Amino acid sequence: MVALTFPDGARREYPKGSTGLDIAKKISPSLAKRTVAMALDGVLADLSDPIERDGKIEFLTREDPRALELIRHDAAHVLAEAVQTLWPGTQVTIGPVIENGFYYDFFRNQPFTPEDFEAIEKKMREIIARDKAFTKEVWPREEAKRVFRDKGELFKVELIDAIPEDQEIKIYKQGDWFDLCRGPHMNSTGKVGNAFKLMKVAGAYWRGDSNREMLSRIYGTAFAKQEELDAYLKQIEEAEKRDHRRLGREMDLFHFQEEAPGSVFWHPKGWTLYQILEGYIRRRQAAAGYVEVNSPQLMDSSLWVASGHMATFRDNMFLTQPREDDERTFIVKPMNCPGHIQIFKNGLKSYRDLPFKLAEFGKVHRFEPSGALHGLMRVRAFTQDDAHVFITEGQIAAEALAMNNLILSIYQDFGFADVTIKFSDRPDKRIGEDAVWDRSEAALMRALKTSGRAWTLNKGEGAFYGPKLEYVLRDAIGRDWQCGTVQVDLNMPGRLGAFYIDEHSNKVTPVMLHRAMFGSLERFIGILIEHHGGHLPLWLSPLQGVVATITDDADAYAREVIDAALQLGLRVEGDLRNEKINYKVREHSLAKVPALLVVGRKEAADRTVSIRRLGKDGQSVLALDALLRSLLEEAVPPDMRRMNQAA
RNA sequence: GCCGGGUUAGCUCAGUGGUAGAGCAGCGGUUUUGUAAACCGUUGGUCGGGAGUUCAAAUCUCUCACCCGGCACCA
Repeated sequence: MVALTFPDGARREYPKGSTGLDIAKKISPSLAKRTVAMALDGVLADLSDPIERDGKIEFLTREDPRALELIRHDAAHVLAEAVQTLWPGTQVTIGPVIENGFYYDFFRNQPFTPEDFEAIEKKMREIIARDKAFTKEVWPREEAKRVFRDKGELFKVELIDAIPEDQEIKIYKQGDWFDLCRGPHMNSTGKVGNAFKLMKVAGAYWRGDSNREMLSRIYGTAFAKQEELDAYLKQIEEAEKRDHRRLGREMDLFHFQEEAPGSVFWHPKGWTLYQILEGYIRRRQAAAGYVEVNSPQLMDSSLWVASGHMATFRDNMFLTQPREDDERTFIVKPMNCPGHIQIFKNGLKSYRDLPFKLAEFGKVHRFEPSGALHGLMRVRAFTQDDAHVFITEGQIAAEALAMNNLILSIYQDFGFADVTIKFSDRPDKRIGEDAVWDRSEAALMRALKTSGRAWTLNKGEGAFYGPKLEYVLRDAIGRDWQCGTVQVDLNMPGRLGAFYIDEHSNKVTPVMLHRAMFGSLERFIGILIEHHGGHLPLWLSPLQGVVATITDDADAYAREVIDAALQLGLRVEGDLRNEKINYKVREHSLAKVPALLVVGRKEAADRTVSIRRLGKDGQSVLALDALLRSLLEEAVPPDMRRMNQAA
């Protein structure tokens, strides 16, 4: 017998080997009917699994949040059957559940197009309506390989070969169709329901390897209820309105054009925002003891050969020769570190000079693959809020911790509380001895653990010269973007001949920490725009207010208001056009102007302003002086607000 | 870079082999206006570039560029 504990605390015994379904039936026929899967000690399992040992048992209905991944996984199987029914000869590969749905990768000479979705969805509904039971079988390894090979499913054969010897080869059948799968599944295809939708097609490499076959991937999503699917689709629609590329145009911040793929044309308002951010970082890092420098845009390739960049990233750098008959090749800098090492090397450095903290708003160029470009988020020319800190090995943990704290405090000022930290250790392609990597990884890990922040391991994803911490922010449509980074480098200073004199008059190679906080100014601006949906807080808004007139009788007063605001350092413009106030309100609201200062005959007579704030209906009338003072107060950047309070 | 989908007026988009369209914007007028689109008139296009098929190409084919969605890449 096995003793099972139920969610209500009841404990009952059943014959060993009873299946979940047996037990559910004994409890009540209606439970057996409603339940789609079970959880044993919290782990999802098939209802048909025999229960061999004591533990906690729970029956899941399809409305249970934990059943969602089963609905999606089952939907992936139904999708695969539908596709193979419609296009025999298509090979199936893998079909996992992902964050907001599922996908299935197929191998077929003719890739799918969105026009195929209607037919596929129709076939899926048929399969679901047929409501065949999902049944699990365990096949002998060689038998399984033979069956799939005979069916022409060569990718499945490869998958079976990749399953460790001590694991079973599990097959799930739904009627005549079957698939290799680790499960679990619900008890029948009918449980998938009809709240599913195919979303998009995409190419994807087999096993994520760009040297292998290109598969055709179909993405879909599924929910327990139609209302949930509708809500999800609505949410995607809303997210699209926050897209920084769209808002960038609507707010007149920047544009891109063919002649400069991956490079930004900053318009006046966009460049104002850029400068506000640069100014903010400049204040924060000065307060943290950094000094700002500037290093050359073009440097001889020999420097990049010595640093190791040439060997690793040659195809991703812009090389240039001023004239065809010139023998020197210059490289447009893809990083600032070699330049900063030159500044460190210029003049003899003592251990007393450490930590030596150099910062630069360095504009770097990287020849990113064309398919990687994505608005401001992934560009070929961008500005790093970069810094390199030269220290002794013993100072690594303390300095890395200080960087970590500075970075997190900066994200807080922008309202990003939920930041993911990744620890990336040594990659396959790297420079330097393993013993050196051991030391740098250990020191960085010490700093990370001291910070007390949650983190995840990003195995093998470190830079070629050292391990790194990556700070990841999420955009409006759920995509993650790496922003800040702290990297420990025990390799490059030595390769470029940097040294300091220690207390015993010995030449010692310094350790270098690479640090970025926004990472890329461009990317950070993109994330900020999406995070706020264009409704930037006043201190960041490039245009803080528009003074709009109701009739031209108020023009003179409006000019006075504009001038008074400008004199106080507020960023305002006037709108004295011959248009109705409704028209002006609409236009400036669409352009996300935070404050609309409306003046008509009344305001001119009373020396007041009617202010309407973005996103709010209605307005309030304030005396001009009071209004300007309140806007000015609100526009103070968070770091300066703290400084003012401290002073 | 790879797979798929795109590129038509400043913007959003219609137009499947037979004379390039709409709305908004712009411009010219009228209107002097009270918190999310006043009214009338009107300009504007090598249909992304190049080549081909055809009596005839925005439309079919090839090619290049760029954009979008993924994949791969991301110092």
